[in-house]
Amino acid sequence: MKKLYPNIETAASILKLLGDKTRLGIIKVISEQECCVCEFVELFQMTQPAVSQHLRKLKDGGLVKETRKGQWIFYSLNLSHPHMDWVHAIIREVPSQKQKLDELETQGKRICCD
Amino acid sequence: MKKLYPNIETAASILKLLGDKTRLGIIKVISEQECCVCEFVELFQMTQPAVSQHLRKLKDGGLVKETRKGQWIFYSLNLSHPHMDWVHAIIREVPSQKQKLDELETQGKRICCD
DNA sequence: TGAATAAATAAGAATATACTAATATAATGA
DNA sequence: TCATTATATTAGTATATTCTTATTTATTCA
Repeated sequence: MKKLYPNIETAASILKLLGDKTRLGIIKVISEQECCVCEFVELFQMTQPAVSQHLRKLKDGGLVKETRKGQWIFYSLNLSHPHMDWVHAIIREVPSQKQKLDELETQGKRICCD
Repeated sequence: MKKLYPNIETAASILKLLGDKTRLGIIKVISEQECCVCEFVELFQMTQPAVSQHLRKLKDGGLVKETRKGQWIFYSLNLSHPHMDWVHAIIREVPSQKQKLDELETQGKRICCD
């Protein structure tokens, strides 16, 4: 299986998307567990439109995908992105955000659709 | 030897520096061969001040260091940067820019101080 | 020393980015 | 159906970014 490398413009555009602490946080979080918008709002203490706008950038860049579950929209990594292996290699070294998700859970603020 | 991981803010700030095609190009190029400013000007077809300003950002972020050799200032990766391993892992997947350096060489536009 | 070359810096302008506030859309459930 | 909740979108604003042009600083060499 041939591995696809990003050209330099594509690589820069992906790094630009990741080069914002909110978006990097979102990507790291959903690499560990899919989440919905209101969870990001809690997690990053930002307004809902601000979060939504970051998510749209990530979606426009093809890094994330969304799945509606009832009234919530869950975001997850788009594993079909041609350079997702590279993205994974990058975020692997970024500290886990699981602890923050656990805190949400403790506060009863996690959304569960099972 | 303990490996140092960037916290998420630091990681985002490094990715932001890399998330520009000129700066990513500079970093990739000097990961293969140190270069001076006038070579970047040729390589990226940009004005000298524009290149200089990108280099300053990279230097302020600690990613590159400079060495004066006569009238030229050569830039190279700052191998002492605490997260240089991570940076290397990122740029490893970015296509080599050696060919472009070779073209410069052919045009007699490479600077050599040996 | 003075001309030429290399690079940095500063000031200003155009554009991009990341917010806020207000509003629209979509789904749920009484 | 209507109130509620979740999310997206829009318009506007403040700030950041990336250039350009002009100038300054540093080095070389005749």
